[in-house]
Amino acid sequence: MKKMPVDFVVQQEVEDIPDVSIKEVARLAGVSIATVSRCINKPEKVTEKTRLKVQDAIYQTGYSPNTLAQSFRRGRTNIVMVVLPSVGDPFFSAVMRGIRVAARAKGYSVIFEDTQFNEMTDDELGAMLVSNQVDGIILLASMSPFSNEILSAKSRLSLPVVIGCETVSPELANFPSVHIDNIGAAKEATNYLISQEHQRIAMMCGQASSLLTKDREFGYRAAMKQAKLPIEDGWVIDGDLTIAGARKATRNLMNHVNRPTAIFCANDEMAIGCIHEIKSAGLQVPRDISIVGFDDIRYAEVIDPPLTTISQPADEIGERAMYRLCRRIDANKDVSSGSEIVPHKLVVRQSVAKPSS
Amino acid sequence: MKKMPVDFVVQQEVEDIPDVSIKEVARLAGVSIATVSRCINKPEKVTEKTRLKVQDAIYQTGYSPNTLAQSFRRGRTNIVMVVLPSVGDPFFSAVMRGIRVAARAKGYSVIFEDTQFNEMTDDELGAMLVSNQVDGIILLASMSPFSNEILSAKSRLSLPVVIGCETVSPELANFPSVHIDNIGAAKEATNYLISQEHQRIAMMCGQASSLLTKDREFGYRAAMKQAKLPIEDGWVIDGDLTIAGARKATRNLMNHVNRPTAIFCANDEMAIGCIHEIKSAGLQVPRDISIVGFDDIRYAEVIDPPLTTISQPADEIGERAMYRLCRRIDANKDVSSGSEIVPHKLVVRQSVAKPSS
DNA sequence: CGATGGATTGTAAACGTATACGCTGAAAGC
DNA sequence: GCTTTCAGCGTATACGTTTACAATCCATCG
Repeated sequence: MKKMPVDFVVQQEVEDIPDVSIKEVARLAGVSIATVSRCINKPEKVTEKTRLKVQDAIYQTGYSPNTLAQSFRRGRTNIVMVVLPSVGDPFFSAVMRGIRVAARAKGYSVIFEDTQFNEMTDDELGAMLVSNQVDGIILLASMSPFSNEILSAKSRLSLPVVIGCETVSPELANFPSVHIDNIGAAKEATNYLISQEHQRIAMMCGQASSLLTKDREFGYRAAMKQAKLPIEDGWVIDGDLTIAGARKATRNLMNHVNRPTAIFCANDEMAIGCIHEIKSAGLQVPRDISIVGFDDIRYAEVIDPPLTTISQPADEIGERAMYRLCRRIDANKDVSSGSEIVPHKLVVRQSVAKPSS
Repeated sequence: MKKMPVDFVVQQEVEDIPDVSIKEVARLAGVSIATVSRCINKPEKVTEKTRLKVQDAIYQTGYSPNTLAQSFRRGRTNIVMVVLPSVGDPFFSAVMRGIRVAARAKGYSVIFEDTQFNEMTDDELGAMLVSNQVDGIILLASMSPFSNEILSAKSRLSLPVVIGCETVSPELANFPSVHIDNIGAAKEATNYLISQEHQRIAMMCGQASSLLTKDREFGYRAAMKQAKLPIEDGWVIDGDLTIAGARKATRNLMNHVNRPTAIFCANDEMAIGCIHEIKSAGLQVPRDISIVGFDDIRYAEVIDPPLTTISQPADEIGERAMYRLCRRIDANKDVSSGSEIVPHKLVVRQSVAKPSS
């Protein structure tokens, strides 16, 4: 950046962005601060002439409004928070991407809080709800029954919340939410295995507390029952929703006295763990054991064998949840409660075959 | 929630969290608002007795400080922003995890902005730097040369920034940053291939603008030169850092008149794409083409074949970057600029073999 | 007992913005 | 030319907190 003769120097030096407030702009433009504020927020309320003066002054000073003061004054931060189990899970990061797209379009920033597959502690949730650091919350992570209580009690008067991906517990049934038909999808997956002549079908879930997979388990059980197939003790197993957890669970499943010929995994992450563990044990997928996943993360099709799974429109879920939240924030009224169901799809690849035995 | 006889009703009803401010608490405790504020922020400055009174009042009213007002007054939001190419990339989400851990420990929230592997626009960066919505920035994403200019000019007076993962361009050399020795690591990876008797080694990079992979390319070239191996036109190819991009690039590489026997990929995501594309073409990894990745994301070892790659301590990078940023924020001085190098490691799995031809 | 001083508390200003309200002036209607 | 009207603008206040400074209190000491 070259030094220039002083008469050529523009007022707007990049260097000095000190503490220029609306007051300085007003002074320079020879108007009141109210007018400056109006120029920025309601330009139609101000004469062309003054607007130009003010714009000029803004440019000269390099003024930009103090976001903190604005937030404070308006009682709005234009930040939303999303609570999710893990940023690392490709499914959730896809949902996040959708959220971001919508958020950006609507002028929101997004804070996130990952619970690392644990429940969010009630304190945290409570603190979140009451501190007005955010304008709304998208809940992608499971909550303890107690938080539900907090939520339904407090949020009546406080923060807008929309629930994504999760099944909601009965108390929250009338919360706005967007998700696929988890029960139906799980049934579909299970039925597909049944249609491939499997009879000994196990299911790998999340932690017992995980609402996320409760419905999927429910759908699985329903399909099995409908087909009059038994579910042996130990076939419904906790894989922790992670690769590592799944590997451990898979070992148990493979050692089961009545080894299943197929495993339905509540997410792809676990399905990948399953496959890897099975292969490590010297068996083959799908020849020896068939696998069905859930989510259709982008690794599902590059894994070996490519994974048959339930595809969820993750981006869309995120986007819709965000837009819905926006509507809630804008109209302070309780508009449109209840679930919004987005479509899922069974995508058949090569991790399922008819059982050999 | 049942109605109860009025004499049993506790003051602290969950229902009414209306607008109780510090004033209300002060009134109830019979002290001034200054004292209430002190009780919260500097309890040692206040008598045991009054502190108890105030605590009681706080409990009674269910008061919690208005974060917005605090932020406004203090000029601090306790929010940091991290700019990264993509939340979806497991490597970056691992870095994020590290950042979150440190942030949580230090009482910060984190906003993120993903550039979808594009450069952040200068406007966005500028806006970010000037709006005081965040206390500091961790840059994980590449910037255009012009943003560098903005950055070095503005940040002198404004926001603390630390750079993670990326190589920094010369102008920013004295910015605090934490990353591995990218050049060294890339050399190591390339040398490993050379030690396995490969001579025709290609490299898949990010977009030309991507600083992220510049150093890796540099290391690769250096190693090739040192071994006196030629780099044919078309061997250094843009794989976009994504699976899809890598697949396309791999097709080009396989059709190359002088087909490489090994490909060094600047990240694992691309390596996975490579492997998948090669297998789709009916060839085998590593028999026909060897692959080395970069990052050691958690899918690297479950892919088939398990991927030989450079392991980066992603969590640690995130944590350190965050702690460093905190130090910068707290001490407003320019403490400790310059790079902080964390160790990397070549982890050998099964995606490399000696070339058959 | 009065003075001194340190600890504790209260008073009041400030942070930067948005906006209700009132004032001014000009255009429009008579 | 007078009144009416209303757009355009300024004045002043409020938002909830923190904090410099002043005021008060109490204990200790001379």
